[in-house]
Amino acid sequence: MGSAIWTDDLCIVSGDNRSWGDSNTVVELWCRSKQGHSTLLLVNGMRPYIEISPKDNGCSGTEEEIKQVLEISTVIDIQPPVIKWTSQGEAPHWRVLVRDTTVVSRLRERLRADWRVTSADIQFHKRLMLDLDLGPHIRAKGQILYASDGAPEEVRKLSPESEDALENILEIGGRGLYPVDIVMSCNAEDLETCEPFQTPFVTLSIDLETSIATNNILCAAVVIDRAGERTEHVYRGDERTEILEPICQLVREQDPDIITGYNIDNFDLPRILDRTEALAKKDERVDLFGWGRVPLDEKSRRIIPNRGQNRTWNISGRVPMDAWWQVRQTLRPERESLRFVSALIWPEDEDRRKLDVDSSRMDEEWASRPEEVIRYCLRDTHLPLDILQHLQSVQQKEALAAVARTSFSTAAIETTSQWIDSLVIRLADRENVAVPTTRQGRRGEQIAGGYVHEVEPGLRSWVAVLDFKSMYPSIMISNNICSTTLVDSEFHEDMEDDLVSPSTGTRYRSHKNRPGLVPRLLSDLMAQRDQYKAEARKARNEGNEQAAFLNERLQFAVKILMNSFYGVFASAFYRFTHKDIGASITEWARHNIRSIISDLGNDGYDVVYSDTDSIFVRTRGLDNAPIDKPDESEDSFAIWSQARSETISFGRRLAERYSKEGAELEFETAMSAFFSHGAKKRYVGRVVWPREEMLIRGYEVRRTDSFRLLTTTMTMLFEHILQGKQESAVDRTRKVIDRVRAGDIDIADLVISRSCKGKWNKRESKWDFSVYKNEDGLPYVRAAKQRIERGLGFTPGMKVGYVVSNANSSPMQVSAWLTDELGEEPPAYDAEYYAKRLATALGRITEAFGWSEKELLQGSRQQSLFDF
DNA sequence: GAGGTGTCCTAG
DNA sequence: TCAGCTAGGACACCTC
Repeated sequence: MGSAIWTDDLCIVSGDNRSWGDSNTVVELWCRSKQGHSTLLLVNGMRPYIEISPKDNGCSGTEEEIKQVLEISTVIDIQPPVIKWTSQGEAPHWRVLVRDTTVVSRLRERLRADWRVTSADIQFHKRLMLDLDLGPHIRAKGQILYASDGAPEEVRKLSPESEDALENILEIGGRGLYPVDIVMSCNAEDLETCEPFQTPFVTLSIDLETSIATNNILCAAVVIDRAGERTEHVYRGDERTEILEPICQLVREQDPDIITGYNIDNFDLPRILDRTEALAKKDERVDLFGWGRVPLDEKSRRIIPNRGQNRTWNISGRVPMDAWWQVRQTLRPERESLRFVSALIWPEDEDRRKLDVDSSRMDEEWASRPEEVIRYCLRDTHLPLDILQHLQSVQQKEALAAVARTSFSTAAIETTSQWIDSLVIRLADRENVAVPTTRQGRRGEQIAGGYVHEVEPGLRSWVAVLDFKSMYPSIMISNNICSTTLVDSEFHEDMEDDLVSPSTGTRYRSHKNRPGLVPRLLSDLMAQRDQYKAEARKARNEGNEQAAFLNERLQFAVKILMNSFYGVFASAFYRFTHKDIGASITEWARHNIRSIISDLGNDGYDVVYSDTDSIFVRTRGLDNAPIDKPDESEDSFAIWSQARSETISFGRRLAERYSKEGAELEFETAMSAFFSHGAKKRYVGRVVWPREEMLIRGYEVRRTDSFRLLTTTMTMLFEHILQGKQESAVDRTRKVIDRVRAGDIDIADLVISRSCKGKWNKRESKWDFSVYKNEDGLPYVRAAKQRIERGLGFTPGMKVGYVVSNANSSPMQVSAWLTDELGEEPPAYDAEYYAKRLATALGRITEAFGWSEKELLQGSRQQSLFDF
């Protein structure tokens, strides 16, 4: 081969590895370049390994024992031992180099009998990122093996003839001609991290319209988004030759990094797989669903997308990002149909949510007006792209990848423990700390969590709210909490400067003695976040909006990442966890907050409420100040204003008094009024600083399984209460209850919606709700069954809307809410049920002022007689 | 009707 | 949802 060397800045989309030759492994990194070209890196020069160390009642590491391991046929070599830190003391660790990645899991299980096995369950492309200390954005130098017509001119000039290309790729362990713009061969040392940038990813969105009678695909639309530029593609006709095969070709030509759609995980992708299996013999299926970013080869299992037990699909080299899932996670809408969500995001835009096609009668619609169906299908293909754009999902995941130093794919579709692994393992390796495998097995006793202060029912005036900044991370930093600093009395002596948890006495080594890995990572992240914040501010001041957004996303990603640490370390199965770690973090938290509460109590202050890391304290001496903001012309305005500034300075004083090194108490808000009916995690506040707003927590208003009439009535009630107008609040509440009884209500305001689980039973071709102990005892499951019967889609975990039509029978009768999707008449509702539910929920609140639920139900008329 | 169980959803 | 955590409120349903 010639010296066709090329250097490029790339973002790693996803990775995999392949064993080749006698004993080689090549890592495949699918990337998108800063300039927009798709590039596959084939990286050679790394050998898979696992590590072994002595085990009680097993091998101790004698020369003879090591020799025996070396004799195992899949073991290539063993490196001289390195002393590594383990939870049971320091021990020699031998790195066992293995033939290739295919033999790792069997060898691991075999060696486990006699050895402690570590660093033995890390995917090889992740291992490469860890060992080379790479993040997602890299500068790669390598030899051009192949360049398609889509590659830049200068790269094509470096590319060998195409016959040679295939041969060259195979020669270094590649699978064949990958469907990408550029294939490069690199050595491990040719890769390095570069500055994060915003990658011009290519996204493909797809939507199918299918027959209800036969499950066939009637038509499909695909929209490709190339850094904002969209192209549309429509398919109809023969399912195989005019729909699936051309779509497959399009995927391979256009080579998207991200696959999206609305509900693709549970609908479009499974349906395409089903139809592929029905239409084509095994060896022909690659032509229909060979979407993987690997060469067309019917023998490769990786070319056809698959889904194991996971929620998300595995599409080699690409990242499925279901717009439905993104919406759920970030917007938490009350209902999740594409129609409802479009209306939520673009309330002004009628076109985006018009119902031109009745999807429950798709076969008739397709027969009578196919053009409308296609138009509708095409619109629903654009919408997921609009949604991802609106939510900034892709950019946010890329920022997370940058700060967690993972591939885009790990940030976008893998789990929190994978993000933490990426940071912790690379530090552990650098510091010779052994990396245990993920624990399996049952979860034991639950650890105790945060402290929640009892709250008295009623209205309180002038309250300062304070909370600890990043409480759990701060506790982990200041007490040096880490599995590497935990003192296990079985293996370690106590030391004088150990940090000891307040009640159970869990001990950690001092920072001076042995700085923990996790505390160091966390304080680095805190500093990094401050830096991104500063850079965002600077960029904004300089008018550089793009840099401001980038830094804003990065600082937010750091926040998400920092907050994930506690949960992962408190989990039962994480590789670096110990049950005492999670328990002692929360123990310190409870101790800190309770001592402040009791201190304030001793000083005569009234602590109104507290939850985990927050404290609500009344300002003294303001009992007569008005809570409702008077008009500036009124005399009382000065009193209100004075009360506000006193509360602010009180809050600031408290923050100062109780902040200490590593536990910063921040003054968060000032409230002129605080109300709770006496239940923890449920309160309302009238915030007067730093903004003026009403803050509601926990109440039905916040819940997606409430109904809109309850939400709006309760909001009204709170507004009145916080203005001190209880009487008129009660009267208006009664009127609403009257209207429900009289049928003078928009039924859409009575829809209740809850998530419903379910599994597709392939054998019987129907949805299975047996995850529930008593499936028919749950209203939302009954509603889901009605939906399915009507030919509407169901996906596991989706929210199912319904209206209660008769609550006198047990179980109550419900009618699924199909109006969003089918535009049909709303069902009849049980007026007494809704009147009662309103009265119960609102009565809990009015009870605090002496109006019971019963009184609310009595109706507004008698009350009105007295009023007027 | 009280009390227990199962389930969802939220606060932090 | 083979992998972040606990505390807590509320509702429907079932049993006695």
